[in-house]
Amino acid sequence: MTSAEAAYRYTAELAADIEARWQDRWESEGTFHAPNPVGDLAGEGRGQHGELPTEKQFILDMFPYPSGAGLHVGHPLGYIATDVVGRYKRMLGVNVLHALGYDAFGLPAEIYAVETGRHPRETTVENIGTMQRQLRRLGLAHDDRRSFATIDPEFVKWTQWIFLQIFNSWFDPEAKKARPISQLIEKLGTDDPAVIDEYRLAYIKESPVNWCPGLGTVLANEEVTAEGRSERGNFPVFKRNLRQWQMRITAYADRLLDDLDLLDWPEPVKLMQRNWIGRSHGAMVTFRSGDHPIEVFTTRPDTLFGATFMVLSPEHGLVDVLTTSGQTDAVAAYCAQAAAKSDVERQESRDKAGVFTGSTATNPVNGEEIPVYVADYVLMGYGTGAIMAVPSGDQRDYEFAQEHGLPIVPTLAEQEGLDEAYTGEGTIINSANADVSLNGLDVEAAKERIIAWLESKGLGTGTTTYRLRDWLFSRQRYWGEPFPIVYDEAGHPIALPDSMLPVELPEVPDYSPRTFDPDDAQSEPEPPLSRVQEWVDVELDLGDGLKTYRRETNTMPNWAGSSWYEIRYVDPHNDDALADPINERYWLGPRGEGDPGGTDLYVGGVEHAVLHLLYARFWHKVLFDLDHVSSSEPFRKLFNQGYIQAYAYTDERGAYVPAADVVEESSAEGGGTFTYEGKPVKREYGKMGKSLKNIVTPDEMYEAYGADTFRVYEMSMGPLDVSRPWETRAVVGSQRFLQRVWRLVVDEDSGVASVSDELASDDLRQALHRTIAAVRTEMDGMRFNTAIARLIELTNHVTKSDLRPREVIEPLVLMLAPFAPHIAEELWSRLGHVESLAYHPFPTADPAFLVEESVTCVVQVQGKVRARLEVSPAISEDELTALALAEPNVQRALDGKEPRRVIVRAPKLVNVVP
RNA sequence: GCGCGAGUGGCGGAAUGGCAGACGCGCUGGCUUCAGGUGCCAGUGUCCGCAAGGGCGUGGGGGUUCAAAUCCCCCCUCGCGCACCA
Repeated sequence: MTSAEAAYRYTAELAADIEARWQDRWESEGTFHAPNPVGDLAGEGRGQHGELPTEKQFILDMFPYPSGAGLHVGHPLGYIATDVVGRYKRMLGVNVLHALGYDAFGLPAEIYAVETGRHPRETTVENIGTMQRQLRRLGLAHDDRRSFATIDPEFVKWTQWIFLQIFNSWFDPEAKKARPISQLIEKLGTDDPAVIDEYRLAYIKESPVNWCPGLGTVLANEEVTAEGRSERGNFPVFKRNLRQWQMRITAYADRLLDDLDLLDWPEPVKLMQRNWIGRSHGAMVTFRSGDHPIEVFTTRPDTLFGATFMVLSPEHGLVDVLTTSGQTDAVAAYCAQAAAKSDVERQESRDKAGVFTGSTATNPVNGEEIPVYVADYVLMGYGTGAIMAVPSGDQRDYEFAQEHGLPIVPTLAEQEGLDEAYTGEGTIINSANADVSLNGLDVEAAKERIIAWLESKGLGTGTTTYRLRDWLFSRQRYWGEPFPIVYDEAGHPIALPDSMLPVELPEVPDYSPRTFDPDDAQSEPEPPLSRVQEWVDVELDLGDGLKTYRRETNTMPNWAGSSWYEIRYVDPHNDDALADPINERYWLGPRGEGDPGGTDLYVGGVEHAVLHLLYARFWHKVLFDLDHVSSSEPFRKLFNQGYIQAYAYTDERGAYVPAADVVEESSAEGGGTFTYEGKPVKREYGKMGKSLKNIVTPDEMYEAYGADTFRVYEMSMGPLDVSRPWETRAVVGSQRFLQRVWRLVVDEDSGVASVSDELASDDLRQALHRTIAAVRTEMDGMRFNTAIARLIELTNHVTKSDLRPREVIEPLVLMLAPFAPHIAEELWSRLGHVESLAYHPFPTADPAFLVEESVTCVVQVQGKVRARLEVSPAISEDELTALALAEPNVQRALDGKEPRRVIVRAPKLVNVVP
């Protein structure tokens, strides 16, 4: 800075000073403390005058995972957006709950710890500290009393408590809800664990699971990519039969699916959950091959008369039984070949290979003997692993029939003469036996009739299948919540009493997982905790004297904490319950008929569509069934923010060069070329990342512009739900805007703040009130980019007017506050206000100033604009028509012709049709 | 392959049937400054024209309408999701 620079210009240095002062003041005054109805946070709010506002908003961010990598400018986008919403709502008189916790258990933290040779607790706590410092600098209006980390013992206690609630529940199919296991014991009249354990919502079972030797742990289906690899680390995953903990999420499939209709969520996310749950209605039908029943599932029982062969998956249990002696070698060879293929290879080769077993089966509807094949296009993991093949109504079956020369029988009139399968609507043909006829019916009616017939004959039942599988819940890792479970000498799992919670992780010399050659499918999982013998073996009195028990050595997946954390914000220090029911009902409870309750806003990326968002809904529903929460859904409204993307540059060797040092050589007509150290480089577009050398950090932005400018820039870049490129050089526009606002109030040379108390001009007043009305609309729709544009327009308007009326400046400052809270508070205080503006009412548009004295009327000829008229808003249609036709430009365009028609939309538009 | 979403100046974007390009970046010119720029002012879709004014213009083609970036049909491109789900 030199002497030529005004001493009180709004520079990065001045912004930093203002921002630090206001952040300290908000913290010391507890400005953003939200009062609870009851408990330790009751009545602690500011500006609430002892009474809770009736309106409340629980605003939630997907809480961060404190990795060691540090933040880049993309991370705060969602946090800024929710902060803007929260600050705006607060100014509307709403009690706003907004806080941020940390999701701190899990693989990445553990991997980082192993890499740095330090204990995960140590590195995690350190990373949380770093992240808190970086985020504090943003000036987020969080209630910091409500912050927590999922690794806090007080939080772990309740995570484990919820696990026990789930463990001690069963799903009552009649009530379609979870009930305490004690009610099952009553109902069944036995407490035999061998019987009872089969019903638990959390249970141990030997089943085919995803074993990832490279990570040394098993994984949930949701954590395995379509390529059959681990989402974390991209290691191969193998199906292995292992004894693991599972959660009976499938019991909730219908409610998880149906209740999506109650949620204000983006349609793509709902669709992804629907697809993941994958409900299909149809029928289970029994075919017979000699003495052997073959169960198949079909969504099209109406096509049963067109079933001309059957196909078993190579893994199907009946393959060996049905293979006749002559076919043994061929079938064995085919199955061996199929087994050697990975899931990916199977998907890639979509040919319709397969072999005949030598056996036939009887089609139950017409008694025909049809051949049974083995082919790997039938998957063991869906339905029963066996299908009835209807080539006329299924493209895969059609291709198989062509390949193997099998008959094709149409069951719909529309299928006749086609050389491919037809799956649409139509009229049934060829479908009758002595007992029942479907002919002439449409597809839906035929389904109903044939299911009724099958059921009456005991040949099948109408049924529903799901793609969703139970949730694999145990991990062979150290850095997770221990299970509050011990085993007795018989090996039965026993829940620890609530009084023994939390079960804390033992301090161990070696917390690293036992990992293996990523391709070693035969390796065995080995939980790190199993190595701590003195922790595993434990003497306890669980009601029948002191006995020795063995602790569960698996830990919970990192999804555990995030499956219920939203509840904890409402009552974070409660030691007697997850949350006091009164606090829970106030913040999360339903608002009436058809409202499931939940947070009022949940902002985060779309990547958790079927992971976290499904698990959290499941846990919440169990807690709802057991009367621990009044809301049946955790997140009433979901908003997916877009991502901030960036350009990266590679030199001629393909190596990344620092993006910040790349120079654009702009050619005359855009599409410039890019050089680094004088040499041309290639540009690509994508994520920010260390290895791409294109990271821009919030700290750099604070340093160069200040937090308010950074906030305004991120909110003005474009719509929140769309991804867009970061452009550091454009940030200056937001700074210029704030500087102009600053100058409206503060003299840059003297530092003196002054505004005029004289009344504003009508022109300015109209501009102000139109801006207020527009900004409110845009804010309500979370269209922050256009809200900011309106504020800039008003600022430029006032700047040009040479007037500085308080009447206009103060509302402008208030409207700016959600976006740039520090500069707004500073100006507000310099305008003579003592109180923070955080709870000052948001400006209201006066309708009197929204009425315009004149409006611009567009005059079109044949839809093309030929003239503009300044007219009174109350002008009559006739008068307007006359004025429009009198316009010389209109006359010229008409070229002497009489108008055939004149469309008038007074007072805005006249369209003359020649 | 199926499903969903998007395509507008040199760039980010605005307008959801009624003035295309609000607002910002960049660029051009000017002011201030010894100088520099993170300051200020003005201009900036494109073509023709001295101007007045006019032609063209929202991925391409067709349609509906007095009027289409916006609604409908076909096609192209990009992004996302699912992917032999019976």
